[in-house]
Amino acid sequence: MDSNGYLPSPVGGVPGTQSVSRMAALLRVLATRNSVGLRLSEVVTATGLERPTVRRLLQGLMHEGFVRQAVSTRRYFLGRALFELGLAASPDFDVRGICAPSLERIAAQTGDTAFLTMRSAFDSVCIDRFEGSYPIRALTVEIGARRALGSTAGGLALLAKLSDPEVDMIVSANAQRLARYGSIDVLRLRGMVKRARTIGYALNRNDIVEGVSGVGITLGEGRPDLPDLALSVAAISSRLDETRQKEVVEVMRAEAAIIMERLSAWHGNHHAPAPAVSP
Amino acid sequence: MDSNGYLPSPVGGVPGTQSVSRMAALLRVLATRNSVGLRLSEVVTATGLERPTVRRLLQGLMHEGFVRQAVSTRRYFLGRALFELGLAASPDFDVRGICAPSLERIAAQTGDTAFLTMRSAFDSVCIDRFEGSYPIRALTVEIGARRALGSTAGGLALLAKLSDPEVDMIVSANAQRLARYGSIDVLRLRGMVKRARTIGYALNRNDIVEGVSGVGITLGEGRPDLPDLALSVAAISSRLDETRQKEVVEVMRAEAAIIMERLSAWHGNHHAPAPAVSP
DNA sequence: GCAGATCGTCCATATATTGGACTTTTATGC
DNA sequence: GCATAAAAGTCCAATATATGGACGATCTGC
Repeated sequence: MDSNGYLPSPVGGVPGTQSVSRMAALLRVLATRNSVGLRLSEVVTATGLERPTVRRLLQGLMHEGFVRQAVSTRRYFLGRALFELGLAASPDFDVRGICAPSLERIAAQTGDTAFLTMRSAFDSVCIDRFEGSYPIRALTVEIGARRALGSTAGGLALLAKLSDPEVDMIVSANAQRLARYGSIDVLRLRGMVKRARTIGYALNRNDIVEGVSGVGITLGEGRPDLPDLALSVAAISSRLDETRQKEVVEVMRAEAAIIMERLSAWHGNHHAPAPAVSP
Repeated sequence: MDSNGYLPSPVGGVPGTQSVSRMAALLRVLATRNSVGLRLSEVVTATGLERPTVRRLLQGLMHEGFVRQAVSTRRYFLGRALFELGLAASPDFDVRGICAPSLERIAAQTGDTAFLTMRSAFDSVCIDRFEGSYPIRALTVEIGARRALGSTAGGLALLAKLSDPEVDMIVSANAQRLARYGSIDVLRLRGMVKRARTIGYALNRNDIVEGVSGVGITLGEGRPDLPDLALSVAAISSRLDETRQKEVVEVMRAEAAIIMERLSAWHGNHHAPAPAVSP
């Protein structure tokens, strides 16, 4: 059966389509590490599906341009068709464009890598990233990469803002995936959420990757019309002692205010009015 | 059965997955007019599938976040999950970011709307768009929108660069879709391809939308490592007589050269300062 | 050049998808 | 405002489609 936290219940959930949910699970898995790609066996274990099934679905997805396979390494990657569809599916207000200047300034002022992160169900997704000038860079998360919510500084900030029942639900749903990250487990993550709430910003110190730390804050308080967003900065741990954490957080807070201003000034020009949607 | 040019052969084609190809067809159809969305019946006729089938697939896709439905109008739209996957699937060199300044200048200098278009199999996809200052705007194609190759100025430029057998194959494969655009048919499109080759740039004058004209050129000659790209400008027909066509084409040619230079200078690392997108 | 792992393929089985027919809701005409 | 038409949504028996165990091919590391 299913050995993993990724696959939505094929039966019992939404009446509809086993294949659609499987296909979506495959694409989400590929999105976790698209720069290096995934081997078939990795996709198999990550989804808990049978190998022939994964292979057949990937073939179909490749035929549609949703997936590519590198001929030499046989690794699988997301395909150009998704880039194209993504253009059409872009949110009507251009979050990425609006935040980009701020992100760039954060990277410039801190010298470290700045991230913009969005919540997507139980995951966080890296929307954009700017690198600072400091020669040693912490680049753990690439643009478009999905992670279990809480396993990055930005994701942790997003998680900490949710209600306790929600946190419990998400964290336990992600338990198996978190376990695979190694150094992080459910209990520890709950502690990190608590700490974030206490100190006012999300912090991880070597919690996910040894030697790498990060701080994050959420964006858009009191704007339920916006998706859940977060800013964060990652650096080697020696560059993020408590004093500097606070400095970096201040930089981010200042930019967050600027972003919120730009967002309100964004009077959704052309493009039809955004439709009210059902989940 | 299938009454349409969109659906890839379910049997006889790639062994694999009927559902994957159907799902892909649905998403492509939604991408044609994502700003207004599509009604269920429109999706049904556009795909040639049965209504319950479409409905069930759309439900599955909605559950995965690939599709949204507006509660009031019941129209279907592409969902945020595709935006997220699109981020991860973005080409490693950031075509859009590289071309954005040029596109902006073209729009500024001509006063009309400038487009960046990419070929995707038998379709063209609008990658980016900048609006000029002229008060009457021709905004037929939105970002992410798919069209049959040749039915926009940019798409026509891309089509004209292909070999004759390829043109024949693509045009006839798109016959039914083209018919639905009304004023354009296979014969006429072949004529437009011929004209584009003769005059050195793609031109349509009221060919697709009455009162709207456009000119386009391809990008990246002799760079088989790049995807097929085109620049184009659309305006009301009164603003595009032969003299002005040539002027506009010259502006585009100059920017095309700049873009090619920036592309060669692109050393795959951090991404260029993001385009200040919203026009 | 061999061993172990990974990748790809085949095909009988049965399960998830299919789509015709029916019901409900929304849009249109008078 | 009511009647009528069209679109959206639902149901379920039939079966075509996906499934996955087992086998063969191919790659990788030593």
